[in-house]
Amino acid sequence: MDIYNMYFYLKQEINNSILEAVKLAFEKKELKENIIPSIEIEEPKIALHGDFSTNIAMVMAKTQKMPPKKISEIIIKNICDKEKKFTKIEVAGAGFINFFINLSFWYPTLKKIHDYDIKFGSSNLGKGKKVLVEFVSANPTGPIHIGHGRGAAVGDTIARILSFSGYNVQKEYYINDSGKQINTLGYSTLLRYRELFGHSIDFPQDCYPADYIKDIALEIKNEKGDSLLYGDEKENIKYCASFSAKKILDAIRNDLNLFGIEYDNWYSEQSLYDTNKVQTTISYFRDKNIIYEKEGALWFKTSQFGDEKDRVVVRQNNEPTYFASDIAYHKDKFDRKFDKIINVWGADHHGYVDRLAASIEAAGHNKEDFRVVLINMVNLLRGGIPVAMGKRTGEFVTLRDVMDEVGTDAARFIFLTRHYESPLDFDLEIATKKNNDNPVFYVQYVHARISSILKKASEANIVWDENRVALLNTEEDVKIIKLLARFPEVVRIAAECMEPHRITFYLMELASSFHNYYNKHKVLSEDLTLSNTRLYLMITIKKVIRNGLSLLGVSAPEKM
RNA sequence: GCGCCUGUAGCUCAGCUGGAUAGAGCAACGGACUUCUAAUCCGUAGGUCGCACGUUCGAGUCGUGCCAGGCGCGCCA
Repeated sequence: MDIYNMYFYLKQEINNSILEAVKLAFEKKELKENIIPSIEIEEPKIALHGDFSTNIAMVMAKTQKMPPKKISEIIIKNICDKEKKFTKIEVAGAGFINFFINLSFWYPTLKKIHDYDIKFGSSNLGKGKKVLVEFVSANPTGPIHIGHGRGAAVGDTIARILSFSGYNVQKEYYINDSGKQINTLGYSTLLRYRELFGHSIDFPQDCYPADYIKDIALEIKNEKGDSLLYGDEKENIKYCASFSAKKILDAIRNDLNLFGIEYDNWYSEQSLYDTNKVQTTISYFRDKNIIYEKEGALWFKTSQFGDEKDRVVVRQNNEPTYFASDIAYHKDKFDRKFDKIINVWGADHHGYVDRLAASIEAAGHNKEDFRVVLINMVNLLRGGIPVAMGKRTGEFVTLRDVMDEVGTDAARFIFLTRHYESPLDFDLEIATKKNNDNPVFYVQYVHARISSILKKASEANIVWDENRVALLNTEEDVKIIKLLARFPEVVRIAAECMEPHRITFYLMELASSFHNYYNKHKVLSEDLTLSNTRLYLMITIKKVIRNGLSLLGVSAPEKM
């Protein structure tokens, strides 16, 4: 499956060894029944318990009517280890079998890291399946704020991880450029525009009050003079709406670019109407009796597909709801031949998931191929004190503000330090700190420190050597090599679960091991052979740190 | 009222499909720079995994019921 994943490989190998041992024991009548439960190969938390362990004996105890420890002993006796993979296999605790892997199976990882370089950790797990990741998709009615930033970081990183894992990934932004709010945007702008001509205006509560609307109004004034004071108001609102939306969307695109995000598609909601896809979709479901008429409105039978009740798609006044275009949009995603659809949403939209999933199932698609990742809220703090935010007043902290203050690396990294379902405290003060409080510096510092060693080595004409890896035999060496070997497995699990924070935590652990190593062992020393070999190790650490940071969209600096 | 999420050390959080003695960082205390970057490291201390039952060889993890906090329950988007 994977290009190179020693952990995954060894788990499979151990699994096979055990199955064969059980079979053998059964043939020798040492075990009663040839019933093999689904066994698990685990990685013990404590190094004392070996590299891998299995619980098979505990699971088999009942059917075998034998104490687990005895079963373990029988299995161990029958394990055949031609390749000398194991230095020790032992029974421990309640009946666990612990496997200790020969170091000679870990060392080749270093060469693989060198050879695969920027590809190390990648795999063909996804087998080229087409995946669409839609994220942010904020309404073009104002700049994106810090909450969108978290969704952006998570969505983009999921896309990167899946792409690295052999999926064919496209990133998409859905533009809500249709409907009531966009009209409200236009009206808000027109009011501000009139204000510029000294008209006294009565600014309604549901309009957007923020200053950027005034700026846009001024731009319109500069371009169109006073012409929008006259003529058909509806037309004028429409003009203002599309002008404003375009301006705001440009700003959003710009902010996201600064944040390290490039989309493959920007998909317009209005285009679904312009190309009749909404109408076609409605007729499609009407023909199938999934959309029906009641009380003058059109309803979708979402309740038949797991939603709590049916939902309106076309109102009594003939206006389609937001849901109508969303059904068409998601049908279109599958029509575009995507195998997997991933939506990254704010957790406040979770109530909407069931009905959309229902529409997807109704269209004949597998619910499993549709996944909504719900991102929890961000609490913005400064020195532990909440920063006041309120959409009503228009005073919310934008992503741009945060990037300007803490930088994109820190922002992206911090957004990825929590499971996305957990609320996140984002402290601006900590994000700019340059110590252990701030994990991004802690990890980047590894890259900088190693770069510095390499520079020094190069100046002293010390080169790396890959032929004496057995010299890397201290406790710290072994720990770090195993950790490096784990990287592909971490990526695999992160891809399977779509959980970017696993990469983040892995990097912090690797960084910690490195800093520990650095303080304990001198890389460049009197012992030239050892220096050459340790240099080799340093290069591999540097590459893995870089690959990991790159998955997060965070830079790996040569010096800090 | 119903649904979803969260609850783990003083604080902020990890803990993949149930596994052995529940882990980090910060804060506290005590140490380490004539040394490849001290933006670092080492050590000490710190726990009723919200509560209670249940499932089983075994539960932070699964189930049920409570408690607390957040969010959502429109012919809004």
